Amino acid sequence: MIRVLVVDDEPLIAEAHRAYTERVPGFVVAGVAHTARDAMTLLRSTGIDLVLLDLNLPDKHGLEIARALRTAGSGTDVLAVTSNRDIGMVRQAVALGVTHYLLKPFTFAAFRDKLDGYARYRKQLLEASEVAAQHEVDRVFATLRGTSAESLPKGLDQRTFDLILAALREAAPAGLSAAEVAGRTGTSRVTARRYLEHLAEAARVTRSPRYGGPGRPEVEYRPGPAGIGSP
Amino acid sequence: MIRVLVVDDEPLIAEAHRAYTERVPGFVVAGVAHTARDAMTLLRSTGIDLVLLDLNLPDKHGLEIARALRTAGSGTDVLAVTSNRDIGMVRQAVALGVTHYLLKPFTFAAFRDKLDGYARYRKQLLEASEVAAQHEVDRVFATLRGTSAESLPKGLDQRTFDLILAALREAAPAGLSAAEVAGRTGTSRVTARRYLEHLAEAARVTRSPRYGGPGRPEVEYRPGPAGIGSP
DNA sequence: ACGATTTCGTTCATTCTGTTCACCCGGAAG
DNA sequence: CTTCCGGGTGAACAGAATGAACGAAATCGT
Repeated sequence: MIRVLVVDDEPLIAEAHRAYTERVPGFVVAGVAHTARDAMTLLRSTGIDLVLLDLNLPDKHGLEIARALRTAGSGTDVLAVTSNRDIGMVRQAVALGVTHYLLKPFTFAAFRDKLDGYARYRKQLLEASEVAAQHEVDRVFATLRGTSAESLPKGLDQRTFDLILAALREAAPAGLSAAEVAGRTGTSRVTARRYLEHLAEAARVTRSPRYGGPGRPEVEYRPGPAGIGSP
Repeated sequence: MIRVLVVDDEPLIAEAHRAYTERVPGFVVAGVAHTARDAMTLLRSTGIDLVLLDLNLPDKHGLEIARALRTAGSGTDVLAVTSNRDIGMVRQAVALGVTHYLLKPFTFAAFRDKLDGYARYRKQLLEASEVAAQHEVDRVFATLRGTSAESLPKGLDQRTFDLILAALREAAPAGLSAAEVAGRTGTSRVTARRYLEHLAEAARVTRSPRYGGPGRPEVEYRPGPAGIGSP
């Protein structure tokens, strides 16, 4: 469970955020604060993994909380929530290690995507203790900055997507090659591969070569670092 | 021009990084430091956009510099350069707003990719003053996904390459023969050898004969003197 | 010195990948 | 009704990556 602190000056909004968070599997709200002062107190006393941080607070700017966390050497991550559209704010947030940034107003789908993205990022960090190659670091960053899984890119169909994902989940924990997925779904290998590559790009499946027989090795796709996401 | 400060305790490495940076269009080296102390001084006195920060410094840990920058509210960005493979380090770096992370040793191609990625990110922030929609914020974050296109010669696969390298690192400081690497990775001896020879060619592993039993001696490969910025 | 032994280093058939391009289908415009 | 367009799919293809097989090379034991 990822422990979340909700910070927003307006009680109604804070409550909405709390409800949203509880609806996302794997997350639990550990506290709610309406001022920077209260937030800091709660952050010191409780073990918080993620702060849902409204940047517009009555007593202090939200980023000041982020800065204080960094100064203190805390490992707590920050998801910034703001209606401020100044791009300089985005820049400052990035520099302060804010990993996700959500503009108000937002839908539950957008909110869940951000939380899921954070969960995937976190899972990667917890599952491995060391990185062997640069491309593994790149994958962590890709997960972190990756676009939401909400809308599929052009050329991909939601129904086919669900079909491919279902085939892969059914075979778990074994992996499948593109050709095998094609055989199980009735699609062509090319199409299966198209969707599998998309999943790999989104860090939702992992790719590894499958050696053994003669000839070029197959690429094996298996349900990846996270099982979180759309069903 | 993006003004860069190069920080590395080893003068030779620092010089190499300086030369690399100068080779990338749009970037200029504004200073070189060999200690955290010098780095902090230069950061205070000169207008620096990006710090090429080695995390392993004699007087302080590199991330302490990043932390100090954040505490001071500086807008200077950080590209971490380290041979440390602990994933916790990646996490801390991310939390401190480190936007790019490069593992030593690296080639010029990988290095240039990271700088180019940073330049793109920066351009987005400078060109727009406001963001209208969430997806624009997402795009800014997406730009931060550095995908190093470290190009291997034809006939070699990146994933297999990582696998072989990981096996070799795991056995360190002991060396391995081609057949042993094959056994540990699931590949054939021929394939293992192909990649090991590539590594030897790139001076990233050393080859030495292993005598003892009857028959032709085995060739032992061991992680060796690396290119730019070995531990 | 010479055969026995074991690995090396190379060649080449094999199998899968990754990409291109034509097709098909459904909807919008004429 | 026909034509056009644009997204989604798969057949075909060039070639990329692997491993089996084999002669050559290097060491050890006698």
